[in-house]
Amino acid sequence: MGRQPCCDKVGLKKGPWTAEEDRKLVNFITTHGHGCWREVPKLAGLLRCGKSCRLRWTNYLRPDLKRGLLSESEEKLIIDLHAAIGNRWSRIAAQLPGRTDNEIKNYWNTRIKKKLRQMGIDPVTHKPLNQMQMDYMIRPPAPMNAEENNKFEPPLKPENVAEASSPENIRGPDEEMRMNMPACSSLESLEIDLPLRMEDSMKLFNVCSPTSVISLSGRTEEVDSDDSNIVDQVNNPLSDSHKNNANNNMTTSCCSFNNGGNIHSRSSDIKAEPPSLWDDQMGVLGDPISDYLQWNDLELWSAGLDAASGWIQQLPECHWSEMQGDIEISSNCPELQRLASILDEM
DNA sequence: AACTCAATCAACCGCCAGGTA
DNA sequence: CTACCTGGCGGTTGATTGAGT
Repeated sequence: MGRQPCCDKVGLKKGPWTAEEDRKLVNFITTHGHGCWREVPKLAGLLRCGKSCRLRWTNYLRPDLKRGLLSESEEKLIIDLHAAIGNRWSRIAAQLPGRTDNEIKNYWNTRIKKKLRQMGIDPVTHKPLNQMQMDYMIRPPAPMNAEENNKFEPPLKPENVAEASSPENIRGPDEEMRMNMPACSSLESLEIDLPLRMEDSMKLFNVCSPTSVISLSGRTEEVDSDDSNIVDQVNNPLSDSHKNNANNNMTTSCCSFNNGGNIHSRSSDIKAEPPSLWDDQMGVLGDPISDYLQWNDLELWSAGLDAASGWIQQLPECHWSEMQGDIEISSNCPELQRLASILDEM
């Protein structure tokens, strides 16, 4: 049985609303409230579907809406929140009184995205674009065969490939770029209970900032499918290991961190396998991530992890440690505390 | 003035989650 | 448990506007 349409569309008007229609809708809702939206157009004398009325009211006619361009602080908050939670426009809008999700979404797509790109920041990952290129140079997607190999070959000059592959140069943005990057956050102080739970940490992993600095130290391991224990968990003070199953064309990735200023990381080489397989096989990346992330987000998650870690490392008084698979972030840093608090409220 | 192109944003669409019968 | 309804969400479309030639 197919899905029923939201309303009977025969004879209903579509397209831009007229002033007269607006007036009818405002009069009705201010007098009676909207109640059931399906009934609103009938009772208000409008040839519109209820859904159209609801959208017109919430996005345009509501009396508490702000008009005009978003302020600089609103824009900054949108960027911070987007870095933390992605395209959850309604959640973001909830933090900006008088603004609608549609408005923020449009603003993001038409202005902020462009602005970030001009600043050399990827609007999806919030990582510096040249760092993403570096990630790709160091570890292009593993090809299936020679033909695929050619397809995936990054468009680099041979001398650049050699340079990027040199162990000394397997690092993130150069020092000059780091120095020129803007301050990481406008977030102000709030309180948070620490340590964070794993799922809260997962949210923070998606926090990326223009100041993220990642030093790359990639390596790939072959892990037997029967060897499900994650060696890196033991060897690295803070690591997550994407387990490898050669039979399933899965490749290990390791992310490890320290407090010395350099962050060693390597994004995952992930091929199309269902999350359930990972859940079964992976102790570390099992439950919390499967709850929090969609399969397609894993690479983004990994990128976000890198960037978030880099960002947090730069904040004052921040410390990362790992105990029994949980990520503990202990910090008196007001920026981090306020961000975590905002995330908690969502 | 006429035309093209890009930017903007209101509105639409399909999907999903939660509630209810 | 299932089917259905409703409200809400995020992606996309397309009409309008303005800048450039």
